[in-house]
Amino acid sequence: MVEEGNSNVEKRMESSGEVDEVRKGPWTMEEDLILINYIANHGEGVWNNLARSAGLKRTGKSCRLRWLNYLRPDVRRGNITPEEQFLIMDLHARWGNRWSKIARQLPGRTDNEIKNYWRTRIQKKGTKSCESTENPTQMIIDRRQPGPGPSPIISSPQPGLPIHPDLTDAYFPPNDSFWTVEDFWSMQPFN
DNA sequence: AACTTCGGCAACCGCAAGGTG
DNA sequence: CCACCTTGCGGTTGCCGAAGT
Repeated sequence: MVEEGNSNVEKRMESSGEVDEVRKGPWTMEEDLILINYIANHGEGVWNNLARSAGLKRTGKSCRLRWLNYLRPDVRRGNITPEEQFLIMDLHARWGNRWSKIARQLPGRTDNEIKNYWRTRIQKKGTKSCESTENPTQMIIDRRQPGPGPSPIISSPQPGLPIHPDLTDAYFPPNDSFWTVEDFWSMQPFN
């Protein structure tokens, strides 16, 4: 994970003797930069070659996943809107766990994010709500009504994206303010 | 303050499908 | 047709911060 101070990751890598082998685990900021720069200059290609050519000690698979789920400029993270949530539930009811198919209907969303969202939010709340209500969707929406506490001020990481301040779990995690992919693209490191 | 438990998410793993020689 | 390689997908794991005790 990028948010992790890279020193910890590197220590882990060193202690496990992975320095000169294929690296696993959280991506460092340096690796992200290398990958972004390389793709910006050469485009996406055969991922194994890309990983080698870019000098990344990662598998092509890992590079692909990192790019698709996190680094792509059009990827949207967090702040799932009620509209998107309804869509996810609707499509899941229709298609089941076809996450990539569902993700294609939600521009900027990745299959991984939708899968995680479903499992951590909808599935759990749906299970809970089954004990008390016939309508899990309504249950979830009801839970999103503003509570008594103060409403934190949030801002969209990308201009133009809808913000729903009343969504209790739509807040950007604190570490998003550490550094973000948006920062990368605003820096345009490959220029 | 210290410890434990829980929730969210990034990343890995294994498998299947598709492409190529 | 077969073997090999790459990509894509879905399931699962492990880490970390937050919340609870």
